[in-house]
Amino acid sequence: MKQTIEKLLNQAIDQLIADSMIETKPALQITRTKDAAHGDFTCNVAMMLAKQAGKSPRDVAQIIIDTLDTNESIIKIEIAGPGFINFFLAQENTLSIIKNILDKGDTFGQSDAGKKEKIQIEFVSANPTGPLHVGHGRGAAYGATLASLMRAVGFDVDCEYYVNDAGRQMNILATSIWLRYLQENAVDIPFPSNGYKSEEYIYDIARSLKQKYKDNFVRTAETVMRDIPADEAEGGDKEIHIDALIDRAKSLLGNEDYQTIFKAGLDTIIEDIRQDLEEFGVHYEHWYSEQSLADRDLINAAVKQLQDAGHIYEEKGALWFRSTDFGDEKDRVVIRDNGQGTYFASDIAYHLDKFDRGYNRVINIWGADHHGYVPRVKAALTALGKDESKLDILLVQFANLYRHGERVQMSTRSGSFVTLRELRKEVGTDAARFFYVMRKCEQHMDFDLDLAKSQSNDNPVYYIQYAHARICSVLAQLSEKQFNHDSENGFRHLNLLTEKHETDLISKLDAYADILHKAAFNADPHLLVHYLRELATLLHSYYNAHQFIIDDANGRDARFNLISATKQILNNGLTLLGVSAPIKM
RNA sequence: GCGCCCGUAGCUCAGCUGGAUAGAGUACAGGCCUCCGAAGCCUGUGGUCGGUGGUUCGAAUCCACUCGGGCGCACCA
Repeated sequence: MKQTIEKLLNQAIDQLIADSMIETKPALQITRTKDAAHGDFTCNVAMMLAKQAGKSPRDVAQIIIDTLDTNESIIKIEIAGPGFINFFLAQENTLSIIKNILDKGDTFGQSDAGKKEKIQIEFVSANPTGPLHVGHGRGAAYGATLASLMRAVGFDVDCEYYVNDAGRQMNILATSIWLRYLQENAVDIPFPSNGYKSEEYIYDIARSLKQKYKDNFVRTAETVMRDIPADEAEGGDKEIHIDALIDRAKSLLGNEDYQTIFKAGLDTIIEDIRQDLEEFGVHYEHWYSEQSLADRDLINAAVKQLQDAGHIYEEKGALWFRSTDFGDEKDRVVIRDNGQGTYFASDIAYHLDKFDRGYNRVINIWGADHHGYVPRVKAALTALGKDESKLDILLVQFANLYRHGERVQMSTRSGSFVTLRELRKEVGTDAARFFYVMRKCEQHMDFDLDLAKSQSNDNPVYYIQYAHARICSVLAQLSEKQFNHDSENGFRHLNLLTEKHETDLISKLDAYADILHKAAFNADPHLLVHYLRELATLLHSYYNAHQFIIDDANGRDARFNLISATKQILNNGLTLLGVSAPIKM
């Protein structure tokens, strides 16, 4: 319908140009009206043309209307306000949406606008050093929802988790596990202040190692601690202390045993994260190992490629990438003076590989604290001859946690954090998924745990689910009262749906596909959330104002078609958000 | 100091590729169940859209400056 209006307007404006009243044609903006009193669609073109036409906007609007061809679907055209041209459509036009929804069912709203373009979305990618906490939950919910939305509009989406299984943190983890293992084997040994100290899962992993490998990895406290620099608690440096312990663990255990412990930690935690996310309705096509980049020599290859292109120089024993040539604020080290690659070097190789794997577009969802990292990754891709505009880095702001009115500090290392699993258990997966995508991603979010837990019934998710359950309930009542729902008869009598509540609901249903499209293309799941809330509101109001189970079969069937269509849209929308659409609650 | 994000109703937030009287939830005040689920509905109170200047027929929306708040500026990951 929008296309029809656009076509008509274009013809009219071409005519005005032919009449040399105006010279240039502006981009037409035809939008759905917010207020039904303004008709169904509106266009502001008259105001845009007023100046070059040398007439008032309303006069221009009148000329355009006079020039417009007639169309049987348009029953009225009005000039309103400063010069809006409002289009009123024939009722049959909007009523057709009901049949359309019921015919298409679960697939209603879907489109092929994405043209099967191959997209990768990488998100969460938290270090595998512990369970996910609530901060990761926002990225998880946002990424998974975005993937659903994009698939619904026809993109071919893969979700990926980048597993940071290389680097110092992982060594600290492995060493922490080993030390707890020693303690489990009655070795009296101090625990580093900088290690994974109070985490329960470290003990669990240590205990299962003991069960499986008995005392194979036991060394005396003396051997372990000999000549180790003092920890912070004894006036030393905690970083030097723990690095020395890592080296000691490697040398005393030998590579194979050290790797056994390392792997035990990594695998246990990754499996825990994977399961946690699955339960949260977040599924990945790929779990991509950082270590595998080194194993396949891709990091060196990437650095070499940069080097060959002349973007690398040596200084103070390290290799630097001249990222300032590509807009970064300073150059970055890729190979340290000790010969080891930096995390950034891995990331260059990783992103290069994403493109080499054939994705047309790559989306990274990062925590906002990584925003300073964006220019250097884009710089590297440009330097490597890739089109950096095909990499979208979406920054998700933090969800600040509040408990008893106070900010909860979240740190894996300090051991005081709320896990995603705990949150799911307390507020439920539906509410958690919904809550996280209610706000647009660049909005800072305050997450009051007490409110989420104690008043979870106030969560808007229940309001929407209730609308769905309510319709299901009415449908059930219908058969209990020995009525049938004859939808064909309903379609024949949709013109009985003339109440304000009904026309409002119908035009809201009509807007669903547009909202879905916009939410997917703008990466704004919250648009869908707000839409569903508005739809639920209209349904609840309608329910309170009118009876659905009425004696007049024609009106009854028509109303049941309408609420069935509403139920379908509620279901489709909630499903995309990863939230259930319950029949009963 | 430099950079990114955010300042809209008491609180939590929509609206931001410029459009018609700035919206919702919550809180507060009142009303609605012999009738399909009251986890609901209806009515009302509540705003210098942080501030100043600019662009425009038109600015919460764009631009500049400015004041608040958050985050980041490693040979850590």
